[in-house]
Amino acid sequence: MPHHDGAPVRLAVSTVIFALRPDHTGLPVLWTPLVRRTVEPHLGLWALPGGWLPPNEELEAAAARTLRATTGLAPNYLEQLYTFGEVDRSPDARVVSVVYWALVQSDEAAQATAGPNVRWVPADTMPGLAFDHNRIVEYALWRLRTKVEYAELAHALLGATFTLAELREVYEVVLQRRLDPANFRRTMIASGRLRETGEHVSGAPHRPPKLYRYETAASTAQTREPFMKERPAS
Amino acid sequence: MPHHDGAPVRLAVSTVIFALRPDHTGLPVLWTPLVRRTVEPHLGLWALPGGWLPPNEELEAAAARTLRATTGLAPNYLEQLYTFGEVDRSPDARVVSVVYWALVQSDEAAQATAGPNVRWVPADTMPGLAFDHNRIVEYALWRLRTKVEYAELAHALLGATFTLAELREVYEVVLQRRLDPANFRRTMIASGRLRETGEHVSGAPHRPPKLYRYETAASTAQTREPFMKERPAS
DNA sequence: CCAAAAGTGTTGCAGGTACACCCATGG
DNA sequence: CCATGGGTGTACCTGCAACACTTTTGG
Repeated sequence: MPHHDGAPVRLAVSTVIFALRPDHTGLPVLWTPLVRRTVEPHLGLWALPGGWLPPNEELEAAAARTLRATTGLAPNYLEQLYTFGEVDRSPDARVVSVVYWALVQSDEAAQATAGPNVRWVPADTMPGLAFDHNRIVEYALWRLRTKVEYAELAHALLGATFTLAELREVYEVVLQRRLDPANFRRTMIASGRLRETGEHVSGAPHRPPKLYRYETAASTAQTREPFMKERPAS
Repeated sequence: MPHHDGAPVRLAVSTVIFALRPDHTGLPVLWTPLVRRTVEPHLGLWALPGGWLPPNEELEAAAARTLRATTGLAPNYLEQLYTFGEVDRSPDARVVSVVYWALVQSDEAAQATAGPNVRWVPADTMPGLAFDHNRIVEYALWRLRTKVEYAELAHALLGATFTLAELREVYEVVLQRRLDPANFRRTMIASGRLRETGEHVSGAPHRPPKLYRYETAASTAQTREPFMKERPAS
């Protein structure tokens, strides 16, 4: 049991970042960027992007800054996740970490910065991370999957326009189950939050789907998201 | 705009405590205890119970301790609410507050400690509080009302045994609407989480209701957040 | 023409709501 | 025996799962 009676509590900010990218089979899965630690403790291990909280910076601004420093991207979605403060979560000092979670657009994420000290990994095959960061990622995934407002999540992970199949794919990845395309379509249209752009996607070998965008009006904020059941395997 | 470049960030823990107590008309409403500030800043104003985080104390333990110091009660339910860290939320220093929310049993709360520096107020008629504490209480109320697991809330606010009418009363206060007694009964029984004690309440001027207790849930644990620990021992 | 994805129609079931009605007790 | 809350029965209504079906394109 470490004793930190003399030293003050130090405050850090970290961020779990999610983006939708295809895995080796071409199917989209959730990826998250990690950074390699260049100082002790846990030198050389992979960890969540983050840093000490500067006295004059807002918590969320600090999270957005570390996110940009890592991925070069601006978050479409940024929300406080939880504050982790176990006495022994860091070996040397007492460190309390305010953790945020962020979503970035998939098309931008495709050309995200990477380097020897930055690495994107699928969220479900996370390596051993520094500190309690594995637990933090677990919790972020749990929050992502139990989040009620899926519409907002999908919006943040996709670009401005998308097909209903792409939107459904987001739901399927996050919820980890197949959804019936027919019922999904009706549910989404009925929510009133989608608008047709009038355009279609061509070039694909089948019937060209319509493109949609999200309604910008924030007037439909109280609608509850439906609970969808599994589609039987074909 | 305050500048805190030299001074370190300080970390505090506060708690919003809810209990069910009758108001002046006898109807149960949510009450919350406040403490009067005895030091600057905001000397003399009412505020949430809390204090600085000691380097060797867990966050949740610190919340439980301040709760006990204020009300003399042990929390039935204690959960992290949010971390508030705006640069200018405290006039002098940069203070980041990890805020918890707690529920205490109504029958214990009825004989809770009070004094010149402790005051219980109905949660919907909160006076002007120190710092950003009014906003914090607002947020705690929102979380209480949008919480999915009402069963756990009701369990925490009531004692070990209760009638279905008492349980319904909790739901009505939290949800802020009347519920059909007949349907409420069926829904609760169907949930499988209630057990009859075999006892009845007598003395009331009508048909004596049955007493129930909550199932000691071992099978209903999967909805719980992954890493959440059991509530602290008093 | 064929394969496959886009998109439509329809039915049945589950869960919730409304409300009529019987039961038990103190005054 | 009456008023009132405890407790049961039941019909209706809404929303979604299931799945059959039609439409539209590229090859």
